[in-house]
Amino acid sequence: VWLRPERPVRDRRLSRDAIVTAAIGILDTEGIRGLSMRRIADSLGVTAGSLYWHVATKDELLELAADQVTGEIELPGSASGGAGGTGAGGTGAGGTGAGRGWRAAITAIAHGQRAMLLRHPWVIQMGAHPNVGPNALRAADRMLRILDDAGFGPDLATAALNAIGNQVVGAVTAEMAWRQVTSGPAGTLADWQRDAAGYLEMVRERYPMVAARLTAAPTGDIGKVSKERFSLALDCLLDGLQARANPQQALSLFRVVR
Amino acid sequence: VWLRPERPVRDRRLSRDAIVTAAIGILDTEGIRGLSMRRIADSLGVTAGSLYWHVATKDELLELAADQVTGEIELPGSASGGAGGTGAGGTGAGGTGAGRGWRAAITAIAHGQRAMLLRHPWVIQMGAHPNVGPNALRAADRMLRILDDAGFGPDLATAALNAIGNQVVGAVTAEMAWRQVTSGPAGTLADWQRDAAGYLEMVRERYPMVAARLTAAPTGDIGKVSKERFSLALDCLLDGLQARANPQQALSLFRVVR
DNA sequence: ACCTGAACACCGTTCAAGT
DNA sequence: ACCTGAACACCGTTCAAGT
Repeated sequence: VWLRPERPVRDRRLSRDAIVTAAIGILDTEGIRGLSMRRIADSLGVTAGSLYWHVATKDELLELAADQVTGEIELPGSASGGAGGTGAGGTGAGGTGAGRGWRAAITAIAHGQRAMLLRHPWVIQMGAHPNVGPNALRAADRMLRILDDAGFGPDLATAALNAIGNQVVGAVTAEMAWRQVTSGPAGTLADWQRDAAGYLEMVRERYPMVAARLTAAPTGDIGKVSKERFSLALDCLLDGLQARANPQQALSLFRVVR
Repeated sequence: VWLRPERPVRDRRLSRDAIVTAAIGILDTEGIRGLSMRRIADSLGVTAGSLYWHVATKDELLELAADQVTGEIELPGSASGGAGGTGAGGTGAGGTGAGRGWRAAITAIAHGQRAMLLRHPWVIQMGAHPNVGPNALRAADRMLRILDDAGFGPDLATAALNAIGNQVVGAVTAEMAWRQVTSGPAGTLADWQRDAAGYLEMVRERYPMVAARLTAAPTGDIGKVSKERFSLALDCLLDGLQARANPQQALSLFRVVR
Protein backbone atom coordinates (compact mmCIF):
# COMPACT_ATOMS: atom_id res chain seq x y z
CA VAL A 1 0.00 0.00 0.00
CA TRP A 2 2.82 2.37 0.95
CA LEU A 3 4.74 1.96 -2.23
CA ARG A 4 1.94 3.02 -4.48
CA PRO A 5 1.20 6.76 -4.50
CA GLU A 6 -2.38 7.76 -4.05
CA ARG A 7 -4.11 7.74 -7.36
CA PRO A 8 -4.42 11.25 -8.74
CA VAL A 9 -7.90 12.60 -9.06
CA ARG A 10 -7.61 12.74 -12.81
CA ASP A 11 -6.03 9.47 -13.78
CA ARG A 12 -8.92 8.07 -15.64
CA ARG A 13 -7.48 5.59 -18.06
CA LEU A 14 -10.64 5.93 -20.09
CA SER A 15 -12.67 8.67 -21.64
CA ARG A 16 -15.71 8.71 -23.85
CA ASP A 17 -13.57 10.02 -26.66
CA ALA A 18 -10.97 7.27 -26.36
CA ILE A 19 -13.70 4.65 -26.35
CA VAL A 20 -15.36 6.08 -29.45
CA THR A 21 -12.03 6.28 -31.26
CA ALA A 22 -11.17 2.70 -30.39
CA ALA A 23 -14.60 1.57 -31.52
CA ILE A 24 -14.22 3.33 -34.87
CA GLY A 25 -10.85 1.66 -35.39
CA ILE A 26 -12.32 -1.77 -34.81
CA LEU A 27 -15.38 -1.02 -36.93
CA ASP A 28 -13.22 0.12 -39.84
CA THR A 29 -10.94 -2.89 -39.78
CA GLU A 30 -13.16 -5.74 -38.59
CA GLY A 31 -16.64 -4.58 -39.52
CA ILE A 32 -19.69 -4.13 -37.38
CA ARG A 33 -19.81 -7.81 -36.51
CA GLY A 34 -16.30 -7.66 -35.11
CA LEU A 35 -17.28 -5.02 -32.58
CA SER A 36 -18.07 -6.05 -29.04
CA MET A 37 -17.75 -4.27 -25.74
CA ARG A 38 -15.16 -6.82 -24.65
CA ARG A 39 -13.21 -6.30 -27.87
CA ILE A 40 -13.11 -2.55 -27.30
CA ALA A 41 -12.09 -3.04 -23.70
CA ASP A 42 -9.28 -5.38 -24.73
CA SER A 43 -7.91 -2.89 -27.22
CA LEU A 44 -7.84 -0.31 -24.43
CA GLY A 45 -6.33 -2.65 -21.85
CA VAL A 46 -9.36 -2.49 -19.65
CA THR A 47 -12.38 -4.48 -18.49
CA ALA A 48 -15.63 -4.57 -20.43
CA GLY A 49 -17.70 -3.37 -17.51
CA SER A 50 -15.65 -0.22 -17.13
CA LEU A 51 -16.91 1.09 -20.46
CA TYR A 52 -20.32 1.52 -18.93
CA TRP A 53 -19.04 4.25 -16.67
CA HIS A 54 -18.54 6.44 -19.75
CA VAL A 55 -21.22 5.16 -22.07
CA ALA A 56 -24.74 4.02 -21.29
CA THR A 57 -25.09 1.31 -23.89
CA LYS A 58 -23.54 -0.17 -27.00
CA ASP A 59 -26.17 1.48 -29.16
CA GLU A 60 -25.33 4.87 -27.74
CA LEU A 61 -21.67 4.22 -28.44
CA LEU A 62 -22.52 3.39 -32.04
CA GLU A 63 -24.45 6.63 -32.37
CA LEU A 64 -21.48 8.56 -31.07
CA ALA A 65 -19.16 6.78 -33.50
CA ALA A 66 -21.52 7.44 -36.40
CA ASP A 67 -21.72 11.15 -35.67
CA GLN A 68 -17.98 11.32 -35.20
CA VAL A 69 -17.28 10.08 -38.73
CA THR A 70 -20.13 12.21 -40.05
CA GLY A 71 -17.93 15.12 -39.01
CA GLU A 72 -15.42 14.01 -41.64
CA ILE A 73 -17.73 15.17 -44.42
CA GLU A 74 -16.27 18.29 -45.93
CA LEU A 75 -18.72 21.14 -46.21
CA PRO A 76 -17.48 23.54 -48.88
CA GLY A 77 -16.94 27.13 -47.78
CA SER A 78 -16.33 26.34 -44.15
CA ALA A 79 -12.87 26.71 -42.64
CA SER A 80 -13.66 25.01 -39.35
CA GLY A 81 -13.56 21.26 -39.23
CA GLY A 82 -16.54 20.53 -37.06
CA ALA A 83 -16.36 22.68 -33.97
CA GLY A 84 -18.28 25.45 -35.68
CA GLY A 85 -18.20 29.19 -35.16
CA THR A 86 -20.03 31.34 -32.68
CA GLY A 87 -23.29 31.70 -34.51
CA ALA A 88 -21.93 34.10 -37.13
CA GLY A 89 -23.95 36.82 -38.79
CA GLY A 90 -27.23 36.58 -40.66
CA THR A 91 -27.78 35.22 -44.13
CA GLY A 92 -26.21 38.24 -45.77
CA ALA A 93 -24.97 38.64 -49.30
CA GLY A 94 -22.41 36.20 -50.64
CA GLY A 95 -23.93 33.55 -48.42
CA THR A 96 -23.55 29.81 -48.54
CA GLY A 97 -24.44 28.92 -52.08
CA ALA A 98 -26.13 31.72 -53.91
CA GLY A 99 -26.85 31.83 -57.60
CA ARG A 100 -26.38 28.86 -59.87
CA GLY A 101 -23.60 27.43 -57.69
CA TRP A 102 -26.05 25.57 -55.49
CA ARG A 103 -25.90 22.52 -57.69
CA ALA A 104 -22.15 22.24 -57.52
CA ALA A 105 -22.22 22.76 -53.76
CA ILE A 106 -24.88 20.11 -53.18
CA THR A 107 -23.11 17.70 -55.51
CA ALA A 108 -19.83 18.20 -53.66
CA ILE A 109 -21.41 17.51 -50.29
CA ALA A 110 -23.17 14.43 -51.62
CA HIS A 111 -19.89 13.08 -52.99
CA GLY A 112 -18.26 13.84 -49.66
CA GLN A 113 -20.91 11.92 -47.81
CA ARG A 114 -20.52 9.03 -50.22
CA ALA A 115 -16.75 8.96 -49.70
CA MET A 116 -17.20 8.97 -45.94
CA LEU A 117 -19.65 6.08 -46.08
CA LEU A 118 -17.27 4.09 -48.27
CA ARG A 119 -14.61 4.57 -45.60
CA HIS A 120 -17.00 3.61 -42.81
CA PRO A 121 -19.63 1.25 -44.24
CA TRP A 122 -20.72 0.19 -40.77
CA VAL A 123 -22.61 3.47 -40.45
CA ILE A 124 -25.12 2.04 -42.91
CA GLN A 125 -25.09 -1.42 -41.40
CA MET A 126 -26.02 0.08 -38.03
CA GLY A 127 -29.62 0.01 -39.14
CA ALA A 128 -32.21 2.72 -39.19
CA HIS A 129 -31.79 5.14 -36.37
CA PRO A 130 -32.77 8.77 -35.98
CA ASN A 131 -29.65 10.66 -36.93
CA VAL A 132 -29.66 13.74 -34.71
CA GLY A 133 -26.02 14.05 -33.67
CA PRO A 134 -24.42 17.47 -33.88
CA ASN A 135 -22.35 16.74 -36.98
CA ALA A 136 -25.35 15.32 -38.82
CA LEU A 137 -27.38 18.38 -37.92
CA ARG A 138 -24.56 20.63 -39.06
CA ALA A 139 -24.40 19.00 -42.48
CA ALA A 140 -28.19 19.05 -42.82
CA ASP A 141 -28.33 22.70 -41.88
CA ARG A 142 -25.72 23.57 -44.45
CA MET A 143 -27.55 21.75 -47.22
CA LEU A 144 -30.90 23.21 -46.27
CA ARG A 145 -29.41 26.68 -46.34
CA ILE A 146 -27.97 26.10 -49.80
CA LEU A 147 -31.32 24.87 -51.07
CA ASP A 148 -33.11 27.76 -49.42
CA ASP A 149 -30.82 30.26 -51.12
CA ALA A 150 -31.42 28.45 -54.40
CA GLY A 151 -35.12 29.14 -54.20
CA PHE A 152 -36.36 25.82 -52.85
CA GLY A 153 -39.35 26.17 -50.56
CA PRO A 154 -39.22 24.51 -47.14
CA ASP A 155 -41.17 21.42 -48.20
CA LEU A 156 -39.23 20.89 -51.40
CA ALA A 157 -35.94 21.50 -49.60
CA THR A 158 -36.83 18.83 -47.06
CA ALA A 159 -37.79 16.42 -49.80
CA ALA A 160 -34.57 17.21 -51.67
CA LEU A 161 -32.41 16.68 -48.60
CA ASN A 162 -33.97 13.30 -47.96
CA ALA A 163 -33.95 12.23 -51.59
CA ILE A 164 -30.28 13.09 -52.02
CA GLY A 165 -29.34 11.31 -48.83
CA ASN A 166 -31.27 8.26 -49.93
CA GLN A 167 -29.38 8.22 -53.19
CA VAL A 168 -26.04 8.38 -51.39
CA VAL A 169 -26.85 5.66 -48.90
CA GLY A 170 -28.37 3.45 -51.55
CA ALA A 171 -25.40 3.81 -53.86
CA VAL A 172 -22.94 2.85 -51.14
CA THR A 173 -25.14 -0.04 -50.06
CA ALA A 174 -25.20 -1.38 -53.61
CA GLU A 175 -21.46 -0.96 -54.01
CA MET A 176 -20.70 -2.81 -50.78
CA ALA A 177 -23.05 -5.62 -51.74
CA TRP A 178 -21.40 -5.88 -55.13
CA ARG A 179 -17.92 -5.98 -53.60
CA GLN A 180 -19.08 -8.63 -51.17
CA VAL A 181 -20.25 -10.90 -53.98
CA THR A 182 -17.12 -10.60 -56.07
CA SER A 183 -14.55 -10.79 -53.30
CA GLY A 184 -16.62 -13.01 -51.07
CA PRO A 185 -15.80 -16.44 -49.65
CA ALA A 186 -15.15 -17.85 -53.11
CA GLY A 187 -12.58 -15.20 -53.83
CA THR A 188 -12.98 -14.23 -57.44
CA LEU A 189 -15.93 -13.45 -59.62
CA ALA A 190 -15.16 -16.48 -61.74
CA ASP A 191 -15.42 -18.75 -58.69
CA TRP A 192 -18.79 -17.34 -57.87
CA GLN A 193 -20.04 -17.73 -61.41
CA ARG A 194 -18.97 -21.37 -61.41
CA ASP A 195 -20.55 -22.10 -58.04
CA ALA A 196 -23.84 -20.53 -59.01
CA ALA A 197 -23.91 -21.96 -62.52
CA GLY A 198 -27.15 -23.87 -62.05
CA TYR A 199 -28.93 -20.95 -60.48
CA LEU A 200 -27.65 -18.61 -63.16
CA GLU A 201 -28.97 -20.96 -65.80
CA MET A 202 -32.46 -20.70 -64.36
CA VAL A 203 -32.13 -16.95 -64.07
CA ARG A 204 -31.04 -16.66 -67.66
CA GLU A 205 -34.07 -18.40 -69.05
CA ARG A 206 -36.70 -16.92 -66.75
CA TYR A 207 -35.35 -13.46 -66.05
CA PRO A 208 -33.31 -12.54 -69.13
CA MET A 209 -33.19 -8.82 -68.38
CA VAL A 210 -31.61 -9.38 -64.99
CA ALA A 211 -29.25 -11.99 -66.34
CA ALA A 212 -27.99 -9.60 -68.98
CA ARG A 213 -27.39 -7.02 -66.30
CA LEU A 214 -25.47 -9.46 -64.13
CA THR A 215 -23.14 -10.66 -66.86
CA ALA A 216 -22.51 -7.22 -68.33
CA ALA A 217 -20.84 -5.88 -65.21
CA PRO A 218 -17.33 -7.39 -64.94
CA THR A 219 -15.72 -4.81 -67.23
CA GLY A 220 -13.89 -2.03 -65.44
CA ASP A 221 -13.25 -1.78 -61.75
CA ILE A 222 -16.08 -1.53 -59.29
CA GLY A 223 -15.08 1.80 -57.78
CA LYS A 224 -15.09 3.65 -61.06
CA VAL A 225 -18.35 2.19 -62.34
CA SER A 226 -20.05 2.80 -59.02
CA LYS A 227 -19.00 6.42 -58.95
CA GLU A 228 -20.23 6.99 -62.50
CA ARG A 229 -23.58 5.40 -61.73
CA PHE A 230 -23.95 7.49 -58.62
CA SER A 231 -23.13 10.67 -60.47
CA LEU A 232 -25.71 9.86 -63.12
CA ALA A 233 -28.43 9.06 -60.62
CA LEU A 234 -27.68 12.19 -58.63
CA ASP A 235 -27.79 14.32 -61.77
CA CYS A 236 -31.14 12.84 -62.76
CA LEU A 237 -32.54 13.52 -59.32
CA LEU A 238 -31.22 17.06 -59.25
CA ASP A 239 -32.75 17.70 -62.68
CA GLY A 240 -36.15 16.74 -61.36
CA LEU A 241 -35.76 18.76 -58.19
CA GLN A 242 -34.51 21.79 -60.05
CA ALA A 243 -37.50 21.64 -62.38
CA ARG A 244 -39.81 21.81 -59.37
CA ALA A 245 -37.88 24.58 -57.65
CA ASN A 246 -37.34 26.80 -60.63
CA PRO A 247 -39.13 25.82 -63.85
CA GLN A 248 -37.79 28.66 -66.02
CA GLN A 249 -34.18 28.02 -65.17
CA ALA A 250 -34.61 24.30 -65.60
CA LEU A 251 -35.89 24.54 -69.15
CA SER A 252 -32.45 25.48 -70.41
CA LEU A 253 -31.14 22.24 -69.01
CA PHE A 254 -32.59 20.14 -71.73
CA ARG A 255 -30.48 21.58 -74.45
CA VAL A 256 -27.44 20.57 -72.43
CA VAL A 257 -28.70 17.11 -71.62
CA ARG A 258 -29.65 16.52 -75.20
CA VAL B 1 -40.62 -49.23 -27.66
CA TRP B 2 -43.39 -51.65 -28.76
CA LEU B 3 -46.21 -49.27 -28.10
CA ARG B 4 -44.97 -46.57 -30.35
CA PRO B 5 -45.35 -47.26 -34.07
CA GLU B 6 -42.30 -46.82 -36.18
CA ARG B 7 -41.95 -43.23 -37.19
CA PRO B 8 -43.17 -42.75 -40.74
CA VAL B 9 -40.57 -41.72 -43.23
CA ARG B 10 -42.25 -38.37 -43.77
CA ASP B 11 -43.11 -37.17 -40.30
CA ARG B 12 -40.73 -34.29 -40.22
CA ARG B 13 -42.15 -31.85 -37.74
CA LEU B 14 -40.14 -29.17 -39.45
CA SER B 15 -39.66 -27.85 -42.92
CA ARG B 16 -37.73 -24.97 -44.34
CA ASP B 17 -41.01 -23.30 -45.20
CA ALA B 18 -42.43 -23.62 -41.71
CA ILE B 19 -39.23 -22.18 -40.23
CA VAL B 20 -39.25 -19.22 -42.59
CA THR B 21 -42.92 -18.54 -41.87
CA ALA B 22 -42.35 -18.69 -38.13
CA ALA B 23 -39.37 -16.38 -38.44
CA ILE B 24 -41.39 -13.84 -40.42
CA GLY B 25 -44.10 -13.87 -37.77
CA ILE B 26 -41.61 -13.14 -35.04
CA LEU B 27 -39.82 -10.51 -37.12
CA ASP B 28 -43.10 -8.72 -37.83
CA THR B 29 -44.25 -8.65 -34.23
CA GLU B 30 -41.05 -8.40 -32.22
CA GLY B 31 -38.60 -6.86 -34.63
CA ILE B 32 -35.25 -8.09 -35.82
CA ARG B 33 -33.79 -7.94 -32.32
CA GLY B 34 -36.48 -10.24 -31.02
CA LEU B 35 -35.48 -12.97 -33.43
CA SER B 36 -33.25 -15.77 -32.26
CA MET B 37 -32.90 -19.35 -33.31
CA ARG B 38 -34.09 -20.44 -29.87
CA ARG B 39 -37.11 -18.15 -30.14
CA ILE B 40 -38.06 -19.65 -33.50
CA ALA B 41 -37.57 -23.16 -32.18
CA ASP B 42 -39.78 -22.40 -29.16
CA SER B 43 -42.58 -21.11 -31.36
CA LEU B 44 -42.42 -24.35 -33.32
CA GLY B 45 -42.19 -26.58 -30.24
CA VAL B 46 -38.76 -27.82 -31.14
CA THR B 47 -35.10 -27.52 -30.18
CA ALA B 48 -32.84 -24.81 -31.51
CA GLY B 49 -30.30 -27.21 -32.92
CA SER B 50 -32.90 -28.95 -35.07
CA LEU B 51 -33.31 -25.85 -37.21
CA TYR B 52 -29.84 -26.41 -38.58
CA TRP B 53 -30.97 -29.54 -40.33
CA HIS B 54 -33.13 -27.38 -42.63
CA VAL B 55 -31.16 -24.17 -42.72
CA ALA B 56 -27.41 -23.60 -42.79
CA THR B 57 -27.25 -20.42 -40.77
CA LYS B 58 -29.31 -17.62 -39.31
CA ASP B 59 -28.18 -15.26 -42.09
CA GLU B 60 -29.39 -17.69 -44.72
CA LEU B 61 -32.72 -17.91 -42.93
CA LEU B 62 -33.00 -14.13 -42.98
CA GLU B 63 -32.30 -14.10 -46.70
CA LEU B 64 -35.05 -16.64 -47.26
CA ALA B 65 -37.45 -14.58 -45.16
CA ALA B 66 -36.57 -11.40 -47.01
CA ASP B 67 -37.17 -12.95 -50.40
CA GLN B 68 -40.40 -14.50 -49.16
CA VAL B 69 -41.91 -11.12 -48.29
CA THR B 70 -40.43 -9.63 -51.45
CA GLY B 71 -42.84 -11.96 -53.21
CA GLU B 72 -45.71 -9.94 -51.69
CA ILE B 73 -44.97 -7.02 -53.97
CA GLU B 74 -47.68 -6.82 -56.58
CA LEU B 75 -46.41 -6.60 -60.11
CA PRO B 76 -49.13 -5.10 -62.29
CA GLY B 77 -50.25 -7.17 -65.23
CA SER B 78 -49.33 -10.52 -63.76
CA ALA B 79 -51.99 -12.94 -62.62
CA SER B 80 -49.67 -15.34 -60.84
CA GLY B 81 -48.64 -14.51 -57.31
CA GLY B 82 -45.01 -15.44 -57.40
CA ALA B 83 -44.66 -18.90 -58.87
CA GLY B 84 -44.34 -17.47 -62.35
CA GLY B 85 -45.34 -18.92 -65.68
CA THR B 86 -43.42 -21.17 -67.98
CA GLY B 87 -41.33 -18.58 -69.69
CA ALA B 88 -44.20 -17.23 -71.80
CA GLY B 89 -43.80 -15.82 -75.27
CA GLY B 90 -41.49 -13.11 -76.51
CA THR B 91 -41.84 -9.39 -75.94
CA GLY B 92 -44.70 -9.15 -78.36
CA ALA B 93 -47.26 -6.40 -78.75
CA GLY B 94 -49.23 -5.33 -75.71
CA GLY B 95 -46.25 -6.28 -73.57
CA THR B 96 -45.42 -5.30 -70.05
CA GLY B 97 -45.62 -1.53 -70.10
CA ALA B 98 -45.54 -0.10 -73.56
CA GLY B 99 -46.21 3.48 -74.50
CA ARG B 100 -46.59 6.20 -71.94
CA GLY B 101 -47.90 3.79 -69.30
CA TRP B 102 -44.41 2.93 -68.12
CA ARG B 103 -44.44 5.71 -65.56
CA ALA B 104 -47.65 4.55 -63.98
CA ALA B 105 -46.42 0.96 -63.94
CA ILE B 106 -43.09 1.86 -62.34
CA THR B 107 -44.79 4.11 -59.81
CA ALA B 108 -47.21 1.36 -58.87
CA ILE B 109 -44.42 -1.14 -58.30
CA ALA B 110 -42.45 1.38 -56.25
CA HIS B 111 -45.47 2.03 -54.06
CA GLY B 112 -45.97 -1.69 -53.70
CA GLN B 113 -42.39 -2.16 -52.58
CA ARG B 114 -42.77 0.68 -50.12
CA ALA B 115 -45.94 -0.84 -48.66
CA MET B 116 -44.20 -4.20 -48.28
CA LEU B 117 -41.25 -2.64 -46.48
CA LEU B 118 -43.58 -0.79 -44.12
CA ARG B 119 -45.17 -4.14 -43.26
CA HIS B 120 -41.76 -5.79 -42.81
CA PRO B 121 -39.25 -3.11 -41.75
CA TRP B 122 -36.76 -5.76 -40.66
CA VAL B 123 -35.89 -6.35 -44.30
CA ILE B 124 -34.12 -2.99 -44.22
CA GLN B 125 -32.61 -3.52 -40.78
CA MET B 126 -31.02 -6.75 -42.02
CA GLY B 127 -28.18 -4.70 -43.37
CA ALA B 128 -26.67 -4.60 -46.80
CA HIS B 129 -26.74 -7.96 -48.48
CA PRO B 130 -26.76 -8.94 -52.12
CA ASN B 131 -30.41 -9.44 -52.94
CA VAL B 132 -30.51 -12.25 -55.45
CA GLY B 133 -33.46 -14.33 -54.30
CA PRO B 134 -35.95 -15.47 -56.96
CA ASN B 135 -38.67 -12.99 -55.99
CA ALA B 136 -36.23 -10.08 -55.99
CA LEU B 137 -34.98 -11.12 -59.42
CA ARG B 138 -38.54 -11.43 -60.66
CA ALA B 139 -39.42 -7.90 -59.60
CA ALA B 140 -36.17 -6.52 -61.01
CA ASP B 141 -36.76 -8.26 -64.31
CA ARG B 142 -40.25 -6.86 -64.56
CA MET B 143 -39.07 -3.31 -63.91
CA LEU B 144 -36.17 -3.63 -66.33
CA ARG B 145 -38.52 -4.85 -69.02
CA ILE B 146 -40.85 -1.91 -68.46
CA LEU B 147 -37.97 0.53 -68.69
CA ASP B 148 -36.61 -1.21 -71.75
CA ASP B 149 -39.97 -0.93 -73.49
CA ALA B 150 -40.06 2.73 -72.51
CA GLY B 151 -36.88 3.41 -74.43
CA PHE B 152 -34.35 3.35 -71.62
CA GLY B 153 -30.98 2.00 -72.65
CA PRO B 154 -29.42 -0.77 -70.56
CA ASP B 155 -27.18 1.52 -68.53
CA LEU B 156 -29.89 4.07 -67.85
CA ALA B 157 -32.35 1.33 -66.99
CA THR B 158 -29.91 -0.10 -64.46
CA ALA B 159 -29.34 3.33 -62.96
CA ALA B 160 -33.07 3.93 -62.84
CA LEU B 161 -33.79 0.62 -61.15
CA ASN B 162 -31.21 1.33 -58.47
CA ALA B 163 -32.20 4.95 -58.01
CA ILE B 164 -35.87 4.10 -57.57
CA GLY B 165 -35.08 1.32 -55.13
CA ASN B 166 -32.87 3.67 -53.14
CA GLN B 167 -35.71 6.15 -52.92
CA VAL B 168 -38.09 3.51 -51.62
CA VAL B 169 -35.71 2.11 -49.04
CA GLY B 170 -34.67 5.56 -47.91
CA ALA B 171 -38.23 6.76 -47.54
CA VAL B 172 -39.19 3.79 -45.38
CA THR B 173 -36.02 4.14 -43.33
CA ALA B 174 -36.84 7.78 -42.63
CA GLU B 175 -40.43 6.99 -41.76
CA MET B 176 -39.44 4.24 -39.32
CA ALA B 177 -36.89 6.51 -37.69
CA TRP B 178 -39.47 9.22 -37.34
CA ARG B 179 -42.01 6.86 -35.82
CA GLN B 180 -39.37 5.60 -33.44
CA VAL B 181 -38.68 9.11 -32.14
CA THR B 182 -42.30 10.05 -31.62
CA SER B 183 -43.55 6.80 -30.14
CA GLY B 184 -40.26 5.87 -28.50
CA PRO B 185 -39.52 5.21 -24.84
CA ALA B 186 -40.91 8.58 -23.78
CA GLY B 187 -44.23 7.84 -25.44
CA THR B 188 -45.42 11.06 -26.96
CA LEU B 189 -43.78 13.72 -29.05
CA ALA B 190 -44.35 16.25 -26.27
CA ASP B 191 -42.37 14.08 -23.84
CA TRP B 192 -39.48 13.92 -26.24
CA GLN B 193 -39.53 17.64 -26.83
CA ARG B 194 -39.44 18.26 -23.09
CA ASP B 195 -36.60 15.79 -22.48
CA ALA B 196 -34.49 17.22 -25.25
CA ALA B 197 -35.27 20.85 -24.45
CA GLY B 198 -31.68 21.83 -23.76
CA TYR B 199 -30.36 20.15 -26.86
CA LEU B 200 -33.11 21.66 -28.97
CA GLU B 201 -32.21 25.08 -27.64
CA MET B 202 -28.65 24.66 -28.88
CA VAL B 203 -29.90 23.35 -32.21
CA ARG B 204 -32.24 26.27 -32.61
CA GLU B 205 -29.53 28.87 -32.25
CA ARG B 206 -26.80 27.11 -34.22
CA TYR B 207 -28.76 25.22 -36.85
CA PRO B 208 -31.92 27.25 -37.42
CA MET B 209 -32.80 25.56 -40.71
CA VAL B 210 -32.85 22.12 -39.16
CA ALA B 211 -34.69 23.38 -36.10
CA ALA B 212 -37.43 24.84 -38.25
CA ARG B 213 -37.75 21.55 -40.04
CA LEU B 214 -38.00 19.61 -36.79
CA THR B 215 -40.70 21.77 -35.24
CA ALA B 216 -42.75 22.07 -38.42
CA ALA B 217 -43.53 18.39 -38.62
CA PRO B 218 -46.15 17.54 -35.93
CA THR B 219 -49.13 18.54 -38.08
CA GLY B 220 -50.90 15.66 -39.75
CA ASP B 221 -50.25 11.99 -39.24
CA ILE B 222 -46.93 10.46 -40.11
CA GLY B 223 -48.22 7.94 -42.61
CA LYS B 224 -49.93 10.53 -44.79
CA VAL B 225 -47.05 13.01 -44.77
CA SER B 226 -44.53 10.26 -45.46
CA LYS B 227 -46.48 8.99 -48.43
CA GLU B 228 -46.79 12.46 -49.90
CA ARG B 229 -43.08 13.11 -49.51
CA PHE B 230 -42.25 9.81 -51.11
CA SER B 231 -44.54 10.49 -54.04
CA LEU B 232 -42.96 13.87 -54.57
CA ALA B 233 -39.41 12.54 -54.43
CA LEU B 234 -40.27 9.70 -56.78
CA ASP B 235 -41.87 12.09 -59.24
CA CYS B 236 -38.81 14.33 -59.19
CA LEU B 237 -36.55 11.38 -59.81
CA LEU B 238 -38.70 10.05 -62.63
CA ASP B 239 -38.73 13.47 -64.24
CA GLY B 240 -34.97 13.48 -64.37
CA LEU B 241 -34.77 9.92 -65.64
CA GLN B 242 -37.40 10.51 -68.27
CA ALA B 243 -35.51 13.54 -69.52
CA ARG B 244 -32.44 11.38 -70.06
CA ALA B 245 -34.34 8.54 -71.69
CA ASN B 246 -36.49 10.57 -74.01
CA PRO B 247 -35.73 14.31 -74.20
CA GLN B 248 -38.50 15.22 -76.65
CA GLN B 249 -41.25 13.58 -74.68
CA ALA B 250 -39.93 15.05 -71.45
CA LEU B 251 -40.10 18.62 -72.64
CA SER B 252 -43.86 18.58 -72.49
CA LEU B 253 -43.62 17.73 -68.81
CA PHE B 254 -42.69 21.21 -67.77
CA ARG B 255 -45.96 22.73 -68.76
CA VAL B 256 -47.67 20.27 -66.47
CA VAL B 257 -45.27 20.75 -63.59
CA ARG B 258 -45.58 24.47 -63.89
C1' DA C 1 -33.71 -38.99 -41.92
C1' DC C 2 -34.63 -36.04 -38.50
C1' DC C 3 -34.60 -34.33 -33.90
C1' DT C 4 -32.79 -33.96 -28.78
C1' DG C 5 -29.59 -32.52 -25.21
C1' DA C 6 -25.75 -30.75 -23.97
C1' DA C 7 -21.97 -28.31 -24.73
C1' DC C 8 -18.63 -24.45 -26.64
C1' DA C 9 -17.42 -19.93 -27.23
C1' DC C 10 -19.20 -16.09 -27.23
C1' DC C 11 -22.52 -11.82 -26.24
C1' DG C 12 -24.54 -6.99 -23.52
C1' DT C 13 -25.26 -5.48 -19.11
C1' DT C 14 -25.19 -5.13 -13.96
C1' DC C 15 -23.11 -4.45 -9.64
C1' DA C 16 -20.80 -5.32 -5.39
C1' DA C 17 -16.27 -4.59 -4.16
C1' DG C 18 -11.96 -2.54 -4.41
C1' DT C 19 -8.65 1.67 -4.68
C1' DA D 1 -14.52 8.89 -9.11
C1' DC D 2 -13.33 5.22 -11.67
C1' DC D 3 -12.23 0.53 -12.56
C1' DT D 4 -12.17 -4.80 -11.51
C1' DG D 5 -14.18 -9.36 -11.22
C1' DA D 6 -17.67 -12.04 -11.33
C1' DA D 7 -22.00 -13.01 -12.38
C1' DC D 8 -26.74 -13.17 -15.10
C1' DA D 9 -29.30 -14.12 -18.92
C1' DC D 10 -28.78 -14.58 -23.08
C1' DC D 11 -26.65 -15.64 -28.05
C1' DG D 12 -25.25 -18.80 -32.83
C1' DT D 13 -23.52 -23.07 -33.85
C1' DT D 14 -21.92 -27.95 -33.39
C1' DC D 15 -22.45 -32.71 -32.67
C1' DA D 16 -22.80 -37.06 -30.42
C1' DA D 17 -26.63 -39.66 -29.32
C1' DG D 18 -31.15 -41.17 -29.76
C1' DT D 19 -35.37 -42.90 -32.58
